[in-house]
Amino acid sequence: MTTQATPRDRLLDAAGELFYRDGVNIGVDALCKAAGVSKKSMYQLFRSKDELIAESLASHGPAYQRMLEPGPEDGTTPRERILAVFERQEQLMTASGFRGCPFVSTAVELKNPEHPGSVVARHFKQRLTDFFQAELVAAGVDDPGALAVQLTIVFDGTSARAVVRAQALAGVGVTMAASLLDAAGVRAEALASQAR
Amino acid sequence: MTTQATPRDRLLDAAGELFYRDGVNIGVDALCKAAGVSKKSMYQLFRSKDELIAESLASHGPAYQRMLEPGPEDGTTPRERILAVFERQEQLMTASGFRGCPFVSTAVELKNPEHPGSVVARHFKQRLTDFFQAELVAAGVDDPGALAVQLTIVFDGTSARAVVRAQALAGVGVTMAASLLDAAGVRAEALASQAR
DNA sequence: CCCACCGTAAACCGATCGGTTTCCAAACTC
DNA sequence: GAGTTTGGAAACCGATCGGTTTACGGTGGG
Repeated sequence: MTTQATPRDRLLDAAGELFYRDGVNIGVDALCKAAGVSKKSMYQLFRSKDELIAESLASHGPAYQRMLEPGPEDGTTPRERILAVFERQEQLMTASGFRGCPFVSTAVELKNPEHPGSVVARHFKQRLTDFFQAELVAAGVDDPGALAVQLTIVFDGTSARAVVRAQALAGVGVTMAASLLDAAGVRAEALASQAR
Repeated sequence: MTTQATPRDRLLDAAGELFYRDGVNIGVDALCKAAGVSKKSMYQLFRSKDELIAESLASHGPAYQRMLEPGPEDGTTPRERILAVFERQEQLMTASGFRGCPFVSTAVELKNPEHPGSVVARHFKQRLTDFFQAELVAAGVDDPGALAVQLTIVFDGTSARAVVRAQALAGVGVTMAASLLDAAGVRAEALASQAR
């Protein structure tokens, strides 16, 4: 009763942390030791290390999204909700142990775009773009798809810079996103119904 | 006489290619085999694999810069010269085997920002920002430093997106860079002396 | 009480890791 | 042509890789 976490959960948790902190080349032995699970159990829960990479990324994806994207209650306007993503990103970058967006990092490390982990990464990156696009549609901008892609690019570029420089970048992401929204006419006040 | 390339050059070349294509976790044996150099020779030319990573990155850095940045003769205006970087980036992304900016990829893979390879990566990323900044100073914009950082972020964000999606992104980088330059008043015609 | 099951620890597998050493043939010097 | 230096091929080192198997201490139901 005291331990509700299944071996599977413990493995996914440890994998999410160690793959992110040390890269996907961390050994299976170290992973299992950190999870407190035997290799035998691991290999009857997951077909291979590659599958564990993909599944751990997929299992942590929603939590990572929730950490970035405001819920339906947060933020009154699309602009605020979009900018909230970049504000939360700055908090993450400030935290020690920041190693960039886990999806981008994993895709970079895996190299092979057909690796199951790369497919998962692609999926969740698309979901961030989808979030931007949905908000932009609500804001009534002209080309929500293109602007959503641009916001995603700002997001990942900011993250990449923080990784290379090994430090957060005060306000740059928020500033750039705000500029993009300004240029598209997405004001703080919710006058979303002009482009019709 | 027929072979001018020294073992050191061959090692740096093979390292640059294999580290980029397969990641820094490629084995030393494979590297030496590709370079046609014995491990013994390699280890008396480089103290360790880590040093080879850093030195190969440093040795290929200038060529990578030259591939992106126009020479003094190319482009008449700062705007054209800056946009040329993003146009050349698109060509690189279109080419098969594109794995993102080698500096960002290496920094992501190494994780440790104090790794000699990470230091080199940081240095060359700064040089791209410096190039942008120098052009923006010539264009007479208000805050060339901030805008140079923003252009670098667009550059790396575009690259990251191409890696995750495993395909180039037609015109997005150039479009975003052009928008940033537009907003800063950097026109195609070289009327650079207005902000004084 | 016995048996069947579960999952852990650990041995084991061949391969590869980063790095060192031995051996030897070719290319130098004198 | 003898002696020295060079560098490649390959053995070797202990450690670790991804993955499998064995052995054993529970823990359940009959």
